[in-house]
Parts: sequence; structure tokens; C-alpha cells
Amino acid sequence: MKSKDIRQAFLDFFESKGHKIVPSSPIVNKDDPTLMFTNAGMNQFKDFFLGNRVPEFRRAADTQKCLRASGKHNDLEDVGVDSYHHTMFEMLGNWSFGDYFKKEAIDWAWELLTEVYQLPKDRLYVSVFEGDEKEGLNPDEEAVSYWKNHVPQDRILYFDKKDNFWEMGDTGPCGPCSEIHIDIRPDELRKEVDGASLVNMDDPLVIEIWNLVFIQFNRKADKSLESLPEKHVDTGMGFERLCMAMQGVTSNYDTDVFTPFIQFLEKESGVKYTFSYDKEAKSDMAMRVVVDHLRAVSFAIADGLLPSNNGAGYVIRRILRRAVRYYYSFLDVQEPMIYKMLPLFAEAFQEVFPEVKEQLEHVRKTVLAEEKQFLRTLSKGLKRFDKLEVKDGVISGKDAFTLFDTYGFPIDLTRLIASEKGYNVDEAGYEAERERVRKIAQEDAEKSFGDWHSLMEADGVEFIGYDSLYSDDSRLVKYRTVEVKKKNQYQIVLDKTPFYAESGGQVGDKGLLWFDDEKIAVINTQKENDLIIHYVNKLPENKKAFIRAEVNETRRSLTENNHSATHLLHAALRQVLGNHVQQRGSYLDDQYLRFDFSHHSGMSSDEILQVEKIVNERIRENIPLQESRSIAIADAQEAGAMMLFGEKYGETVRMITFNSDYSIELCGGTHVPFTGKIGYFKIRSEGSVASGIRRIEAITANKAEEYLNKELGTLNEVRGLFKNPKDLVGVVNKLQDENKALQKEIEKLLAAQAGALKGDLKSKFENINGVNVLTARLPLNDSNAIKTLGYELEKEVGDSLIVFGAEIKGKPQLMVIISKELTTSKDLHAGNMIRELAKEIKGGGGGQPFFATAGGKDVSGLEKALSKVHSLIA
RNA sequence: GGGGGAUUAGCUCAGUUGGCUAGAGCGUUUGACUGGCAGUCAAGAGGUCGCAGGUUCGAUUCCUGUAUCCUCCA
Repeated sequence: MKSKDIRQAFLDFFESKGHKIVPSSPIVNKDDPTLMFTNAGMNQFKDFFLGNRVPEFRRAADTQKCLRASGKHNDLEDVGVDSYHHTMFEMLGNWSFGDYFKKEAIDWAWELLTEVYQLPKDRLYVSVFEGDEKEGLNPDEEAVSYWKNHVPQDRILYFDKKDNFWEMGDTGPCGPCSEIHIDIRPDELRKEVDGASLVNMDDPLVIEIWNLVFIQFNRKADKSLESLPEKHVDTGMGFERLCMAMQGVTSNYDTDVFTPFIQFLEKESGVKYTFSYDKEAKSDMAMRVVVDHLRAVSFAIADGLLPSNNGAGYVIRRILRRAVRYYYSFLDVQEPMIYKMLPLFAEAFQEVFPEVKEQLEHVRKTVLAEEKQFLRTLSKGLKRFDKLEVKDGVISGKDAFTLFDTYGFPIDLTRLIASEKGYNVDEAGYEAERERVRKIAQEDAEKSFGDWHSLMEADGVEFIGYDSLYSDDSRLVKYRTVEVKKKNQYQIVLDKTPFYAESGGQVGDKGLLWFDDEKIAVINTQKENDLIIHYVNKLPENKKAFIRAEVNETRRSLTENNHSATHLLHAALRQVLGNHVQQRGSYLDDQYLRFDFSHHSGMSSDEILQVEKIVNERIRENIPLQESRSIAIADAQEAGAMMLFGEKYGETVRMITFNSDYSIELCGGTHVPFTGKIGYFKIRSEGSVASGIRRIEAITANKAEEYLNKELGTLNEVRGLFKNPKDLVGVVNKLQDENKALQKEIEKLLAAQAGALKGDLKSKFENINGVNVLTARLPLNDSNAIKTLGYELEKEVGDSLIVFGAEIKGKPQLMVIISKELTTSKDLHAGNMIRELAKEIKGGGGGQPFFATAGGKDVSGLEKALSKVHSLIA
């Protein structure tokens, strides 16, 4: 079976069992601050398990793009070494939200594997949780009883908490799990060693393919477990492994998920893939690394992420760079290569994940730019490497770390190049330095979360901020303490709130909460999945009080101007530049708005003017806001709403329209009731943020007015200085021309003056012991002119020693010039000489044997210094 | 968010006890050689040494701040 068909069969099977097939959520996680990337199929359903939200359906199934290259699950350094670790993989999963439980999950899993997929039953083993005394948990005999219907007792294996108790993180939903393992070793080996003894033993050919998690507990911050009111099923089956088992191969990389790309690499690099996992088979490893990382990076970029130097973008950058490092070192490729694979890649996934194909150009360009950048970093690092001081054939740990930390030159490359040159690297020193720096960073970023303290049950949180900025009767639902840099902050959740939580680029509201007479300031509002979290600096005395909540009205109102203006801008950009313009990021608060969008080149000033003009026309048309707060996604699409890649949309969406022929967007933010309220729109800057991405910063309303007034003020001031001429530009031009002409004139005069001076000085040379000596105090006040004069005289007279003194800006300055031949033949040194002379002017100086300068504080000593020259050469 | 580094000609970069008329290669302009192209030779143009302060007689060089980029860590 082709991988494509295997995936489809899974979805079809669960659809036939009453599951809703949902699309994969983006691989980049935007809603959950504790998670940068989607790392398991259940991420998008987390809120259902936590009870924060009630699902619209009780059964779901999908294939989910996952990435494990940061945080708790980090497989990055294992990728390429073995046959089964990946950064990016697909997780097939089926879920029950308080619906079916262990029996159905087990029965269906077995049915799919053995009947639909026809995997041989005698190669399958199942594992169950053996219980844990400390936690007070019994063995999962319930699961065993259902498994007995399908498999003999000796294929049901018990394992401890480490293998068979699944937890999402340090806290949160968890429960026992039951796994299905498959033994894909050849028959001879199976006869020799019983497969059961190899389950969970890290044998690459006896592997887990499906994990059925039975969520029935919640892990609290104090480590205790509490039972959940509703029980859920969460399963995950690694798609690539399943394909391996189905296609009769022994490595994920030998399935048709990967082989086309490995073949591409063979062609591109001229190196043959030999299917080896030997430590020395570096080129094989490199190919696996590249084909794996290609997937991670491409999906992440297609979902809207850009490589950058912090956060999720940094993880992506690291992955891509690891791939470059491998092909650079082991495939002997020094040119960007990964971007060339993208058309093939986009084609391969166009049905299940169309986002790459739809943005092929953008992804390609981004990858190419990043590859180029890193290859550049590498060549810089190589240069740096040549300058290292190597003691006793050992590169110090500190140097190795500096190469890595400052110049981004990876340690494994340092090692490789060192060994090529016959050097060693002080690895222990490197690790020590790395640890030291890591500690500093960690201490600084210390942040710890306390438990949520619940005060009341609430079905979700009601946001009333679209209609009102006040609430009289909110209640405190729960709160927790967050320690940041040794300071306590508090997060509180209300049952209903007018506070808008930061989302879609719009900043979170600020404002006040009144608990009886106690006033507490809300300093920020953020979202965590569906919770609206208010950040405050203290907790109220009376936590049970009815709360009066007030959003800072001015700030919200100014922010809304910028948000609505952003929509108008987006539409105007598409009108002026074309439909390829897509929002790539946005930020807006009460001060200004920032809008990033896809576009390949800079905007001309004419285009910018046009965009401003269109937006301002729409403002003056005073278009009323049309809000559809809850509309089916299909209807919104029908209406022509813009959909963004990497954005996760629910079944129903909120649609914001300003004239259905002009701007329709899906948006959760708050907006002006009429566009006229925006007042005026002005673009402050347009520039590039990444390849293919432009950024516009703009202002509205009061800020636009202030800006214009300030600019006009400056202009008026300038005009005043010129006595209000009719043609200001002409006047300035004329002034500049005149200035240039005058400068030339001065230069000419100075040259003439210096020429006269030169003739005069030439006659004053004295020959002392074969040296043409000249000492003079010059009436010049430009050290550059003196220097030039001296050089010219030296050239014309030859074999000379020239000492000049001058007063420059009230300070004495000395200069000594000695013909180069004399510095050796007569052993004269201008630098040494000037140090002697400088004493007379209470100063110091220095220079080379043939040229030196000095300055001082005492002008009256100049003559004395000049007369001293003769005594020094006698 | 924190640490390290960089910023010098159109581009890629040199430039250490602070004083060298701030350089190289590529590119560019002009001229010569050649039937044309390519090329060779010769000459020239091109620099507020990121920005703002400070230390010093003197700062591209040292110090502080700031901007941008690179890089590592969270």
C-alpha cells in the first residue's frame, strides 16, 4: 500500500465509526504559551480534556503534523542516527471526548490493524499499565480484559509508569495507556529470540506503533492526581512507522514517504545511499538528516513561521542549519540545496497538506535565504578558525565555545576541521564554558507557575468586550501565582470579562478591577487557549466579591482605530500590489500599527501614496462595521473572506466586513463602529523584514495629526529661515550649489597660499651632516594641510628632516617628517624625536620612524621645541 | 528576555601597545592595444571609518549610550 492510501484508510475507517475528520492544526502553536510547536495529535483538543471548552462533537480523528525539536520532547540530535527518530512526523489519532472509552478504543485499533491493514496478528504485542504503589494506582485490568478478546495472554505485557502512564506535561490531563507493538524482524531472528522480550527495549525492529491513552486523571502542580469527571480517549499512531510496517521495510526512511527525497539527494550530490546505520556511514546519516529536516522546516514556514533568533523561529533555524551542516560536511555540497527539493516536496503532500504547494515560492525563497546565510556564517567561522592560537596542538575549550557562541560555528565542525589539521579540541573545557553560560541565561529567565486555585465552577469564560467595556457582576473563577525574576505576579480568570486578550496582533486591554472598594490594576490581558487571563500585581482581599471591571477606554478606542485601519490597509495593498499580498504578521496598539505581508519587492513611493489614498477615501466614506459574530466557516468562505495560512479556524468564525466589496476578514479583534472614527491614516515606513516579506508601519487619528503637525512645523521653520520664499526647494538647491563653489574657491586659495609658503620654506633648509633640516612655525590651522605641505617638501628636497610647529584651536601641535632613507642610514626616528620635543609643549605624541605628530597644552613652548631639534641631531 | 560579536569605498573584507596622506580584491569610469567580442595594460573616480556623547594634545582604534545585523542561550 502507498503511504497516501494508508493515511486515507485510517481516516475512512474512523469516519465509518462515527468520527468527525478534522484537519491538522498548524504545526506552529499560537494559542498555548507553554508550547511552541504542536508535538502530539491531542494538542488541538487540549481544552476539551482540561474542561475549559465543550467540544461540538464527541468523536474525532485526524492526521496531525507534529514537531519534536524543543522543550520536553526533543529528538533533534537523534535524527539521522537511527531508522525511526524524526523532528517532524505525522500522528494519526482518534479521540473520544467523554464518549467511548477503553473497550471501543481497543476493539477498533485491533480491527483496523488486522482487518483493514492486514498486519499479521502473530507479530503484534500489546502492553498495559502494571500499576504504581506510590501513586496508589492499580494495574489496568480493564484494558487487559478487552485485549483478551483479541490476543492470547502471553502477548499482553505489563509495564511501569515510565512506559505506560502518559502525561502531557508536568501538570494536566494524564492516565494509563496501552500500546500496540509490532515485531518486523525476519523469521529466522524471531525464532531465535522471542519478540515479547524485546518490547520497549529500544530494538529498532520491535517497535510501538500505536499508543492508546485513557485519560482519567489531572496531574496537579503538587504532583498529586485527581480524577476527571469525564473520561477521554487519546490515541496516536506514528504514520511513518505504520508505513514501514505496511510496506515491509525496516526503516522509516525506506518507505515511500522518504525515498523520493533520498533519491533526489543522491542525484544532486552524486553520493549513493547505502542503507547503512553504521557510525562511519556519515553520508547515509546526512541524507536522512536532510530529508527529515526538510519536512520540519517546510511545514513550519508554510504555517507562517520564519527562521529567526529567538523563540519558535530559532528552533526552525537550528533545524535547517543542522541539515546544512550535514550536507556541507558529509555530502560535500557547498551550495544551497534544500530549497531545490521543495517543488518535489510540495507535490508529494499537496493532497493532505496543501499549504506548502500553495506557498511554494515563499517557502523556497525563505529556505534559500537561510541556507545562504548559514553557509556564509560557516565560511566566516573558517576564517576565524585560522586565527586561533593553538597551544600544544590543542584548541582551548574557550576558543571552541567562542566560535560556537559568537560566530555560530558548530562544535562538530570545529572538531572535524581540528582533526584535519592534526589538532585536538579541549572538549571538557568547551562543555564547562557552555554550562557556565547556560546557567547564567537560565537564572535570568526563571519563571515558575503555581497551581490554579479554583473558587467556582464555570462553563468556559464569557467575553463581553465586543459590546461593552464594563461589567458590574463578574466573579473570580480562578487565580494563580507566577514568579518572574524573583517577583510575584498574579493571573486571574473571571467568569465574564470585557477585557480583550492579546490575539490577532491586537494588544491585550488594560484597566481596573474593583473588588468591593479595593482597586486592582490589570496590567495586561492574555489568552491561554480559551482562557482569558488578567495579569495583576496583587490579589484581592475579598476573592468572592462581585467585581466591577473597567477597560481603559481611551486605550481601547485608539487601538480599535489601528485595528480597523489594518483591515483597510490589507485590502488596499491587495488592490494596488495584487492578490498575492497576504498578511504575515501584525501588531497594533494605541500608538501605531505594524503590518507584515508577503510581497517580493519594495514599494515605490507612488504605490505607497496610492495605498494611503485608498485607505483615506474609505475612512471618509464612513463605512459602518458589519460584524457576523458566529458564522459557519463555509459561509464565510462563500462570502469571500480572506483565510490565512497557519491559522486555525473553528467550525464557526467571526467575520468583519467593511463594505462587502472591499474588505472581509476573519478576525477576533475589536473594531470601530464606523471607519470615519479613524480620522486619518498615514504610512510612516515601509521596509523589509525577511525575504519576500515587507513591513508597513502606520499611524491613525491623533497620532497621525501630531505627526503631520510636527512635519509641517519643521517645514515652516525652515521656510521662515529663508524669509518665506516662493520656491523653497529652488532656494535650498541654490544655496547648496553656492556652498560647493565657495568650498572649491577656498581650497584653491589655500593651495596658492601653501604654494607660496612652500617656496619660502624651501629656501630655509640647512644642511647639517648631510641632512636637509627645516624647522618652522607655520601660520596654518589645519593639520591636514600641514601634513600635505610637509610631505611635498620632503619629496622635493629629499634626505630631509622637517619639523613643523603650529597652533591649532589654541593648542600647540608638532609634526616631524624624516625621509625614509635617513631613518635607516642615520638611525633617525621621528617617533622618538617627537616624544622629546613634546615635553616642551607639555604634551605627548608618537608615530612611525618617518612620520610622527604630537600635541600639547603649552603654546609658549613651541619655539623652544623647534630650537631643540638641532641638539637632537648633532 | 539575557550574553557575545560585527558595523571601514557600490560589493567582499584588511587595518593592535591611540599618531602610517585609511588599504586590497572585485566592480565602475576614461584612455591605449585588437577587425569584433573577450581580454591585457595604464590612469582615475569613489570613504562624516553606523549614530551620539566621553577620555586624550590627538580616536577608525579606548570607554558609555543608541540603532541595525549576526550569533548563542531561555
